[in-house]
Amino acid sequence: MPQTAKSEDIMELLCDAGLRPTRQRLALARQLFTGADRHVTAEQLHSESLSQGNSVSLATVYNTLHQFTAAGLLRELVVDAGRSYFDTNVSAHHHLYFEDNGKLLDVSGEKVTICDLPALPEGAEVSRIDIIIRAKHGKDAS
Amino acid sequence: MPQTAKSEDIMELLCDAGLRPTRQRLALARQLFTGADRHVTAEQLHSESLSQGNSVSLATVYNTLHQFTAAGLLRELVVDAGRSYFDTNVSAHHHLYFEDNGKLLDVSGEKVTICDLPALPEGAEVSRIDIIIRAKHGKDAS
DNA sequence: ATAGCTGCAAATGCTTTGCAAGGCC
DNA sequence: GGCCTTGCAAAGCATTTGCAGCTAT
Repeated sequence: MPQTAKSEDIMELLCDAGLRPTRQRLALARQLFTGADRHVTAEQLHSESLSQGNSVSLATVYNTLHQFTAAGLLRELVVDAGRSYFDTNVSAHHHLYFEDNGKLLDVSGEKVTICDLPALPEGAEVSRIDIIIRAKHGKDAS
Repeated sequence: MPQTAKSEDIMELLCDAGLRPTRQRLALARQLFTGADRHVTAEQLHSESLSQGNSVSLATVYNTLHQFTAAGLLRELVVDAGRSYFDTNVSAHHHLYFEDNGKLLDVSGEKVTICDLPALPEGAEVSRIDIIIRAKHGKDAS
């Protein structure tokens, strides 16, 4: 469900999250939350910003992504050691990851069943379940 | 199923993998494949080696872990951006990860069912499915 | 006015690499 | 002996941090 690109909505999004609607945050939020769901790295978002004429520093992109994540607007996603993706789809779902080109696709959350968990230590609770289906475009299917 | 610690078995393990049984590789393999299954980082394995009197350089530990992984003796495991774990359990199974202390537990592979995958592009094939159940020792269960 | 943001550049942490010396067959 | 390994230190990346200046309320 793509969100609209209306400035007031973006503005509201930030205010509701307790974040000041600064120029940089507005621009980044607009990039992230306009149109279809996205999976981006900090670097991607940064260069995209620059090429759209929004000058932001890479450090600010990192800060902003983490602030958005803390506010529940984004989900951080680890598929590869040494590279973080941020997912604009915050609902329960999983991922299909193509190892050869780094592309990510969403998999709806209902298609997976966890039947039985090992007993958790008392007081412990599951905070989240991440499922990553790794695939190859196998022209060399071994 | 813990492997035995017998030197000849470790030796065979390496030879079968096409790796020369050097002092460093034998020592690291013995640490990894003796006793119960383990989840280690390069850093952990390195300091463990040193404290056992096996001098190995960190670079060699990294190289060796990757060689073992390529040979199918280990599985690389991504739970946290910027830190790789290596799992001595290579069979189909998943993981329970405690976010507060970094501990990992195995979850047997049969307890999870994937009901339906999105259509893969033709020629593509699933290489592996990783499931990480993230938990907290919630004294502050929100 | 003031508390919060931003940008830069330097620092950090994990991992990889280049190259000379050493070890295994 | 020859080729594979090792070790060290330096390089490489992605990410974080410190601090001076700027901005939204």
